[in-house]
Amino acid sequence: MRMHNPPHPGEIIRRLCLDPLGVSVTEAAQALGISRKTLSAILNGRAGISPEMAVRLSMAFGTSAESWLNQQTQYDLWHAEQRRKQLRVAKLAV
Amino acid sequence: MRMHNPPHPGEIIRRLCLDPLGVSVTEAAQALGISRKTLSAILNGRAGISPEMAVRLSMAFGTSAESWLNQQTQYDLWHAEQRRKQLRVAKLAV
DNA sequence: TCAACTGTAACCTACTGCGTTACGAATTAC
DNA sequence: GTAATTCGTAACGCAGTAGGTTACAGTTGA
Repeated sequence: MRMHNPPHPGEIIRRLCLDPLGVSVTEAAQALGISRKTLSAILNGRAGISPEMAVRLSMAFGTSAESWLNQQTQYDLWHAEQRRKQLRVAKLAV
Repeated sequence: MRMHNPPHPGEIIRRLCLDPLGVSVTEAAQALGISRKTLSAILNGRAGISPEMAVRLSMAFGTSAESWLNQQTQYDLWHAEQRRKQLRVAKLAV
């Protein structure tokens, strides 16, 4: 289990994509073909990256969709792991 | 992009976990602490593996939650990639 | 001052995860 | 043959999330 809370992928999008290109949230949303509200929610960690959104990001920024989706997976997993001890599950295998 | 449609994770659960251990769907669902219906839906590809479910699987079968979630991610991504051409997205970077 | 950008609230639709209950079909045990 | 078990799944409800539009308030820069 990872030690530290990983940043949500929206933070990465802003730091590694929007900021370096000097692109505004409004412009980026238009390019991605989504509403400004939806992008804002992602950037501020109030929404996750869906598989379709990962493909959109890869098209706009020339990255791999897989990397975006994996970041979301790692983020989601970390939070699920935080509740591991509250799950009552019986071991079926060694 | 992957060439062939990856199997849904439920198929893997059945082949690599349930079958080898000779565990019934009913028993496995009880061990996982979920309803038989929910496990059946996963096994037959009508539901995905949620982050919490990935942790449950790791607890019951002694595997890593990450591997289960990654399988789901790959599966979801493949289907999203199939619709890549239908997305109208403008390139923002080279 | 005015325009643009940003975050976000309100409201809507659609989908998904998960639960319970109940049914029919198939299998196994006696 | 009959009873019990297993399995898939339909029907229903609840909760959460992704996404859209519209609208408003705060900030910043020309």
